[in-house]
Amino acid sequence: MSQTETPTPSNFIRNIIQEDVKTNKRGGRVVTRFPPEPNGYLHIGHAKSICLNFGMAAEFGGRCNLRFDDTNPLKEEMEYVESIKEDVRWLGFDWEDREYYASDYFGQLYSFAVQLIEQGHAYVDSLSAEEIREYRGTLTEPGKESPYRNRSATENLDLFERMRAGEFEDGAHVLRVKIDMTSGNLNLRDPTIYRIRKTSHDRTGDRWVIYPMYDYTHCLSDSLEGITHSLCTLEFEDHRPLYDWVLKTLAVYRPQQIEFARLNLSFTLLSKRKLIQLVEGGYVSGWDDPRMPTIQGFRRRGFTPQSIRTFCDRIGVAKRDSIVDLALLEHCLREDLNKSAPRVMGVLKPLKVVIVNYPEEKVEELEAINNPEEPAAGVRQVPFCRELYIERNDFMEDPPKKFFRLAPGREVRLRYAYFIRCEEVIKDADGNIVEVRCTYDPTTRGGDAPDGRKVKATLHWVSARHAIDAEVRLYDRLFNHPHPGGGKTDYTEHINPKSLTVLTDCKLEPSLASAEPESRYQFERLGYFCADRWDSQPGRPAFNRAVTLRDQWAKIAKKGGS
RNA sequence: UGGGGCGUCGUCAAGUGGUAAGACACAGGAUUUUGGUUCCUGCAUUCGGAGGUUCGAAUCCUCCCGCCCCAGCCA
Repeated sequence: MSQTETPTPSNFIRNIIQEDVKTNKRGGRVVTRFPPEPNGYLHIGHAKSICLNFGMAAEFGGRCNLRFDDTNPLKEEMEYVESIKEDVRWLGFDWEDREYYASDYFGQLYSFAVQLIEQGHAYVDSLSAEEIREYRGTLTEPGKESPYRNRSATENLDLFERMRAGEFEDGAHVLRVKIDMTSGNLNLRDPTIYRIRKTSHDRTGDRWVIYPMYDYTHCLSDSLEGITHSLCTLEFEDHRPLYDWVLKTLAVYRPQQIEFARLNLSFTLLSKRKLIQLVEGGYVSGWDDPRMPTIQGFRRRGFTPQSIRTFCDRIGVAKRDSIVDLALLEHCLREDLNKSAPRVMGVLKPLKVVIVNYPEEKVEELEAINNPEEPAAGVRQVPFCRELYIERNDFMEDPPKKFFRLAPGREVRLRYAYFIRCEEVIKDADGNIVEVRCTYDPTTRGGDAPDGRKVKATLHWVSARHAIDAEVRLYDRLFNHPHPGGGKTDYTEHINPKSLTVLTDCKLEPSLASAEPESRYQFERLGYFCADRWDSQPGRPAFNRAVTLRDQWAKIAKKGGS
């Protein structure tokens, strides 16, 4: 898994862990965890966390647990547990037998709560949710203590036990921890740690009607699992004092929480809420739409696990808010696929070419290299005959200066085949070009002229008689603004209306008839394409464009054109 | 007016008192049967700003400015 290209820069978390290992802190162990809440699909931001947590563990010979943070039965579903596991595995990580659930700790968590009550550190509050909010104060004003704050331990124990027994309705009481209602950190103003929710839980069924909350559950789960470094995102920085307080008060093992900045990507939205809106609003076809920044979306689009891992290594880990350029992700994909993807020829927007001096019935098998970056990939035979298809935009009747593809009177090379010269342009009644007639030079078979003459362009092509038909989906970025929803604009106004173009009339070389779902190819001169995971069938493939090749001509054309 | 963070190239990001790594992007050039790949070259006298300490500061001190997060019985 170690690609050597670029040495990955160090980061503050690695430095901390390195130092801890060196000084034998916590026995020199390294145990991390990836703790998703099973209430949605994983996206590229989660991939950053996954790579970090599993990566640090692997680097220091430690372990990384997969732990589902399933403390809110109202929002969580098993469907998500399965997709999360699939995604983490697909990314290339293995949690072995360490698949944990916060709900597995409910019994222990309850005992710890009883202990807190007995110590006088927790109390049952009977204020309503709204009252609790009022008592909490504001950002600039201190809160005030609940009238129930000084109930006796005995009374609290009794009430808490009855909460658990189901004697009260949702919202009647909560269990809070007694810290400081005047703290400048609102998380310390007697945070709630248990609430009543008469809802059955996917894993614990109806065993519980009270459920522990994040701040209380997460730190204790980390402690129970012997986590050494609990890595989370910046918004939890304010929660760290509470994390530490709970563990210290209970006198249990204390992991170290370290916060890092979450990933933001240009031209992309990564908030769970907005992603849901894109799906529910019908802007995309689902969570695995190839335009979605979900792991499922990238997978379907044709991204490799390796490219995503490389990306996560290169973006680094730091504490400052930042927006990574989408171009970097695309670069990582190209870099990976350039090395590994077999080359094939496919014509997306066909223009018929007739080689007038080529025999009607003749068919030749021409040798083509499968991957110039990987000699071991070998060669294949591609059929050639009198009628071919080339890309519509590889021909121009009246070409601008820097266009050096096919044009009237001009000679170009057909890749691995022959030099051809355009002799005539055939148009329909409306003046549309429907066919180009060319002559070929038989001495240029394979693509080189014995007389040494050069040609400025090499075109991809496909034999009309042998081509297979295919659907190809051209994907572009979902948003046409680097910061969708930035400023006062609603993000839906930044949706790129041209993010998907479906081409149904594509002609591909025959070898592609047997393309396996999820197999990736470079369509020469066009980009990297992936046989759709669900829609592609033998003999009738459907390809998704993962990313285009870098395109000098596109830049030149853009400059000149506008 | 509270608490917690963060400000180094267009975008990420190393750097932790010894004189600004690297990547992407961008711009040139070379090679090329993919206008792909590869290969060269260029791209922060300067680290949010102003003072100060020091032989020496992005790194230490002071003040100022800007940005992000926090008032769920969500995570």
